[in-house]
Amino acid sequence: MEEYLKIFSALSDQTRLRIYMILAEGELCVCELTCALKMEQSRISHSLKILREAGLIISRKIGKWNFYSIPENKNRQWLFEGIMDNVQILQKDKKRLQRCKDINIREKCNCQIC
Amino acid sequence: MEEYLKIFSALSDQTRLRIYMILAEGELCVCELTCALKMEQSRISHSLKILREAGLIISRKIGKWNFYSIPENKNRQWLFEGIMDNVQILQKDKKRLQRCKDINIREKCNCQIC
DNA sequence: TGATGATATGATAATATCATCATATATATT
DNA sequence: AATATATATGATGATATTATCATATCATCA
Repeated sequence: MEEYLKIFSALSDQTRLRIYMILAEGELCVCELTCALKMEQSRISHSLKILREAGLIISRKIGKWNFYSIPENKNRQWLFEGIMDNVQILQKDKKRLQRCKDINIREKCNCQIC
Repeated sequence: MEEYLKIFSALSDQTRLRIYMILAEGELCVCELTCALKMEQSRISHSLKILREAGLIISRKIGKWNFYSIPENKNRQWLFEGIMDNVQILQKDKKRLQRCKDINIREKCNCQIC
């Protein structure tokens, strides 16, 4: 039961639900998340930890970056059905993410668009 | 977004998740829930309110009983896949519920098996 | 090796949540 | 009308959560 409580608990916070939903777009590093969601880095990191402990996301380290993603086999499709398309703030996150990618923020993390 | 946060938040508590899962067995009144889950009545009532406000359950009043159930059109099947069968405490709740039904607790709510 | 960049973690105050107790409401029964 | 039954609600203390600030870690690069 603890497993499911952790999943629901992890998703019951706006910060973490936004992170989870934006990760549905694909693997991202912390600086991209920080930029896309326009939030403090430590807030993102703390939230990522809780999502990871709930088993909702996984991470891998490459060089100085930590990349986070939703594991293939646990991509709970039902979570995304309907949610993403109907929530305005998620659309905004998505647009900011596109800008992050456009300027290749991954290579120069101290971007000015954040 | 608030809608989804409320849903996840409502299910992130053991008491409420147990109530929601046992309601998957069918419509129940408060005294049956109190008995099946072996909990204080006010705790059940408070929890039911939160589940209802999240839109996860509905209620209808018949005589002095309030019956709660999961609305047909919102029976989120994904929530039940896997959860019920794997969680021991839910199995226990289910068994107690069966006993409640056996003694027809609905008709004489001050039962002694609780 | 010292500096910088990317991320994680610890501490803390403000706020939210939970279980319980006491009480209220609303219906049924006598 | 008084009582009993079924359920809901308000108040409260204990505990948990959240955002933020400060600092630590770890890899890269000059």
